[in-house]
Amino acid sequence: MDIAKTQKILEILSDLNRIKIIKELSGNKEICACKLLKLVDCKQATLSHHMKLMVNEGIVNARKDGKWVHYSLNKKELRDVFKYIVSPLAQENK
Amino acid sequence: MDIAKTQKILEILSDLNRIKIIKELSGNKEICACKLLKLVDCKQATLSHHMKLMVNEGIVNARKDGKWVHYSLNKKELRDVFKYIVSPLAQENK
DNA sequence: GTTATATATTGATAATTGTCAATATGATGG
DNA sequence: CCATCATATTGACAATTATCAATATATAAC
Repeated sequence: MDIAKTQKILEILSDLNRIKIIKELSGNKEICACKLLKLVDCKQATLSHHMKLMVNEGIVNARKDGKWVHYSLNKKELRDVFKYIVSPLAQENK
Repeated sequence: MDIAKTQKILEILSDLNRIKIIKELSGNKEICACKLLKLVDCKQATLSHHMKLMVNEGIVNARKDGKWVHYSLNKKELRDVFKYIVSPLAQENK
């Protein structure tokens, strides 16, 4: 995990709708786009855009199943980013 | 830590120069603006702008000392954000 | 084939943001 | 006071981005 990759991922995480999606996907289950659409405050075209960004960056996986697309989290990728930032924040000044 | 606060902080962390600064400040020492300026790829006015954003959001502390301003990290605030995102990412699909 | 449904793409727009030059503020030392 | 140095503020601009309406694609059901 380098700083450039970290920056791109944090940029993706800096949007309210995308944070909602990430948190929903944290539950270990796959969720299809139509369900995410109900969670989020935007139109279908916008959701599709958000999902594409996240998939392209590798933090979300997409599995197509007929008409549906099921999304899941790439937890490793997310944990790696956070380690990159947080690990040096060891003990000390709580 | 709520989702709105998380979003604001992640937005601040989504910039390359600000990430560099955060990582530099991770070393537990205070660093003054003039040293940070050498680290970062921008002009003085821009650095000042970045620092203000981070101080206002509460992830960086500023201590004025004569002409200088010494910055330090608010580690707790940062850890809290990351917990908010990462904690639900427990075990499972590594 | 036709229709309905799920998702993606395109093109446009409004809002946001990082950046800088110029200037201001404020502190220090002569 | 005056000059110098460190940092902040202001105003402007270019680039990016979230958003949507409209349309396209693809799959399934009939």
